[in-house]
Amino acid sequence: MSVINSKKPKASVTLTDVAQLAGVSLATASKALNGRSQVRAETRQKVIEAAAALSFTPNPFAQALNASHTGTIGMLTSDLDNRFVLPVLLGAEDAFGSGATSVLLCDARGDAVREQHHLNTLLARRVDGIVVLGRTTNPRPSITAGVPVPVVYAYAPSDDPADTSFTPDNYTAGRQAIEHLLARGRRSIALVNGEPSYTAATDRAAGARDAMREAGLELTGGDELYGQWSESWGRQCTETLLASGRPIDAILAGSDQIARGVLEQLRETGHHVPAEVAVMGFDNWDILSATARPPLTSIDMNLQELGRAAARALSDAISGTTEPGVHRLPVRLVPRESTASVQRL
Amino acid sequence: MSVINSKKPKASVTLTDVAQLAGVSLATASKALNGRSQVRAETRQKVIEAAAALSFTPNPFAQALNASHTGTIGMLTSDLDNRFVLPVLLGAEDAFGSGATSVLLCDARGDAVREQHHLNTLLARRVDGIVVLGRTTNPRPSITAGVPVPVVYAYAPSDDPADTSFTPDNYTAGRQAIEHLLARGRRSIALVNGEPSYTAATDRAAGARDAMREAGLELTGGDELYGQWSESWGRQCTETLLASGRPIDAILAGSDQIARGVLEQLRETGHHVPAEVAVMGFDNWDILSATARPPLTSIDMNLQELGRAAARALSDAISGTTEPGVHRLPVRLVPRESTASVQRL
DNA sequence: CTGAAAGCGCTTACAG
DNA sequence: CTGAAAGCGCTTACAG
Repeated sequence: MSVINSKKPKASVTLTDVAQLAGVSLATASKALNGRSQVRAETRQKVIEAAAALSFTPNPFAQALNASHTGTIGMLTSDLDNRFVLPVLLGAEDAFGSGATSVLLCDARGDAVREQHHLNTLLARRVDGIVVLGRTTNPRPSITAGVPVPVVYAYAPSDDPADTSFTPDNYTAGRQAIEHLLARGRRSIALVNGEPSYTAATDRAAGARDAMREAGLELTGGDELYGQWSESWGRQCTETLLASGRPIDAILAGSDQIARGVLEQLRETGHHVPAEVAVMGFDNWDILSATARPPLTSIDMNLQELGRAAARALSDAISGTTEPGVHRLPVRLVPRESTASVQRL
Repeated sequence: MSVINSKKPKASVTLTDVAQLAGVSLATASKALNGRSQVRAETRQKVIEAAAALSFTPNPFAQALNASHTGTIGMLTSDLDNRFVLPVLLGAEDAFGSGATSVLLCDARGDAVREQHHLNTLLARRVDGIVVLGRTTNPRPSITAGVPVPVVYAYAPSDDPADTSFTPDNYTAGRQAIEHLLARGRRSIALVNGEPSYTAATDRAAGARDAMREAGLELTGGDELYGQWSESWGRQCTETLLASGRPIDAILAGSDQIARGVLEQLRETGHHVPAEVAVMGFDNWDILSATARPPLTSIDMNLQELGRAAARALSDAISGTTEPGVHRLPVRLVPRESTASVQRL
């Protein structure tokens, strides 16, 4: 039985200790551990063993004092309490965390003053770069001016086209949704959209409208059926559409949440999905889409991949190569039962 | 029109620059800025002004080299992609971020190897302390042994009672739920619970059972109606309960998600909520509870406050005072229409 | 009250 | 290939 404190982590071991144990100078120990070429193989081996024996961990602060970078980046979020932010954050953390970069997290809670404060903190900590994570896909103010390190914007693009931004391709998402419904044989399609102040809503509407036009069709009810991002708006608008008496064989909802309302209203008024009306949403928020009745076809915004792409771009920018502009990342259709092909009766 | 690069953030300004501009020595400049007492007021003022004029920011790495702590803590999450983790993280970030402490974020993605790797990274970066954030309220393995800095566990308590842990008080949550229903005049109450492998489920069941017994009652169907954390389980179990023919005037669901299924089943079988059957859930996940039909009474687990408490405890531990043990934090009942008082017909 | 000097733990020209 | 020395930017006894 060994005592728990067999290795006392008291005063941390220093490179000097390693050099001493290996019987070389401080300088040589440093070179050996850092893979410098001017070290004999045996010497290097001795040093490495000594370091291992002492569980040596170089003091990152001493290292940073000599290095041009710190192996640290800042993640500046506008609103952590937002379900769209989480996957992006996760993707970015994953991309950085698997390398040698650590992530400093700051949440501004939607407050510009706090954002500025956190920005200063990050800069004071000498981060190598910053990911700015917005809460919607609407363009947001650039913070790049005056910041001495690379900045990449994720989810919400910067309003300055000279910045590097990553955002989901909502326009194409709208197109893809319509193309999917058309491929399933639907022709009378309504778009029950979310709030018009969101570019996510307007971009998707534009894509949907264009895809319909190319097929020589128009959206039933037009492309201006804006409301709230809520189930109740989905129910209400569906009710109105049905009452209008116009034929409808598909409803594209602006979000999964709206789609849930659409589905409920259809079920409660005796309309079968998908036989009579196909329904689909956006976001592929599985808690809503996968458990809907029937399970809901949706467009996944690939947010985790977006976070990863932003992280990679920041890494590239830190090492010198940037591709400025707004990068609209591909989305992915996830077909489920709510738009399944059926033998029309 | 001023040029954008009016202040070039090239080589960062150093304390030596400040001292020079103020016309004092390096040592004096340091003391003046750090509020040391042995500095004449005028001198201090001069230095402060010089620092401001140059926008001086002390290099934290040089500071850390002399200090015993780094103003940095590690947040080690098991699974960022978890809706329960987010509020805890947010609360903790808020508590630290408003002070002088920065948060280093690491996500283990449910992998023990990755967790160990990240732990080493955090230690190598000389964090002053660590918050371990679990994905369920089930006890998790302690990592405290061998870690030279304080560790606090949030959401998932450590399995070592000598550690300091914060977790929601699920037992009391169960009691409170029942007491609320009893106060609303309900007597025949069923508990449609989640998965029995979760202490969140079993603890709530224990609290509910005890509260019923104290009122001389038993849960309809017993306290073992375990299933999945899903809407479909809520529907299915409700169907069974109704079919059993036993009188039921309230259903307590193990989560809001289950409660949604319960509500749907009741509505579709023509049972009025709350007039005929009251329904409530746990978690107060607003996307589910507030938008339910009718809006769902639920127990909020106060996760954000839990995160804050954990952060405070870690700060205290870093400055020397700890209160070991599992701290079960209070929860909060949020009454909505689904358990409203009604004139029983 | 002020400043010269040593030191925190490392890296990197520069000699040898 | 190896090591003595200077330096990264700060802080802190220690003299004055």
